[in-house]
Amino acid sequence: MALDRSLISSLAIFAGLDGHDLDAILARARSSRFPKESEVFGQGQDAHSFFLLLSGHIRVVRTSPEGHQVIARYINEGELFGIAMALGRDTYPATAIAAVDCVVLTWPNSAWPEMQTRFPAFGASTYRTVGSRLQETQAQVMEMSTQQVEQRIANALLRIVNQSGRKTAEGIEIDFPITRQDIAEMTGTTLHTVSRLLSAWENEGIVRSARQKVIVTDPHALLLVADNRRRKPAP
Amino acid sequence: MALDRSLISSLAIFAGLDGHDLDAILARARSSRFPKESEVFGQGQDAHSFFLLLSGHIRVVRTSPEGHQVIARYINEGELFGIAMALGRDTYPATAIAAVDCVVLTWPNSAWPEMQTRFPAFGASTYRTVGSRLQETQAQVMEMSTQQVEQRIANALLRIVNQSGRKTAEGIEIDFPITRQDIAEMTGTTLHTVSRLLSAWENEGIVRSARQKVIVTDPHALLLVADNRRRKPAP
DNA sequence: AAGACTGTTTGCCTCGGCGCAATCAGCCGC
DNA sequence: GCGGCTGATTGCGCCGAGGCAAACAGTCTT
Repeated sequence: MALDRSLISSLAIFAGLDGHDLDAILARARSSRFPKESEVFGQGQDAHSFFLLLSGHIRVVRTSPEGHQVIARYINEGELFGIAMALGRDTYPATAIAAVDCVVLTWPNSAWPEMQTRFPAFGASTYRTVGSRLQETQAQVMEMSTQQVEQRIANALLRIVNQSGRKTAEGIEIDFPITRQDIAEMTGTTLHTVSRLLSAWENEGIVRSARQKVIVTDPHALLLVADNRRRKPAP
Repeated sequence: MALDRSLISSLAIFAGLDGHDLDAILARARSSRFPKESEVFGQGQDAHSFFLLLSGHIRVVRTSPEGHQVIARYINEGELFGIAMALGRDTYPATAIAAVDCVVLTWPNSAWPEMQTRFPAFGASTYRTVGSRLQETQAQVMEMSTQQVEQRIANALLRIVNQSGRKTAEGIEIDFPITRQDIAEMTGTTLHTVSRLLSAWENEGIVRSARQKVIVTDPHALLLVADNRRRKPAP
């Protein structure tokens, strides 16, 4: 079954390609659905394909030899992921899990070299993707080296909310389910500490949270926390 | 003055290019010397050029708004650096400082697109460079999230020694000057903690160290420390 | 050779954040 | 509607590692 070019025509990755190019690209792709919490690919598996997230949210998790988990990033709609080829790897360096029901386009790795050479705009765009992820990751190292846990968590929340926030009556809500444990794994801390901080912030009126849900009600105040520029309320 | 192609002919980055190509590449380059502790480029400056380290060692440092410094990486001989173009940036995201006297090739950014398109092997190689730095940086995040300071410092030392070690009678020596403060800035800790650990390791016979100098005398033992697989000696 | 400077060591104290454990609260399946 | 499960909260104790401070030791300058 052919895929319609309207699926991808508006994505930044494919900017500058005409309808004919888009059809050629889609001809090699397969569209599939991944239910919530299912695995798109696993760390260490042979990297046979690369992916584009059409809808939903994907969690990218790395597991250490000792079994510790770290969330490397969340993938948003329209982003490429599992591009092991771009990193010169033949296995996936992390596991990708659907945070909600997802729709994903899949290309076999054999399509990669052709797409790179035949569509320079696509090549440049994947280049930029890897480059910006490097920058984000370096910024994260910086954060972990110099900031305290409270600021790191505030920054992480702000980043998620900016990328995947949804406006509601109460504030900006993260539009996929996220647990305290998840936030802990993004910031290199424990779910206990995250829980304590979210509770404290809830008392201050900065966030509202519930099971697997976080709403930032006062983004400005959260920015102050992130910059360590507010006086702490009495305990 | 023309540069001889022998300067770069043996580098992996330019593998697969013939003598004529190398000459064309060198025609646009300028060679210059940077004395120890001098700055090749500074964080935030307009990225007008990119660089290749011919000899010496370069420290890449990021400074936070609050003034905290973090060492992102050390550049070894034969590596590209300051490739802001590859990250889609127009300013340098970090400062590069010569750790020892260095010889550096410099190209204006205007040469970048041409080199990318005219020498596909060069393009692929820069791609790999960015990709592998992303992987290293992600591994570092993982480390900082899951490991204790002692293991992180052991890992950092092992990495430096593998990349820039020089065999001596006593063991493997880091072949550029490195302070406790530097090691602290690589691992997100303080010079005090680094100093204490190095002293402890020296007592155990794992390392020998002096001012701005570290020699790993027992790499295997250091590996055990890195994996947290040794019983701690009595204090 | 004297002095200044930079880098290193070490003791002491403090405290942020982790580990543990018990309890609670939604949500799901039956 | 009733368990059972997963996720969230919170109190308590502890300890790894940072902050501070003082003393010390190479190295470079003049």
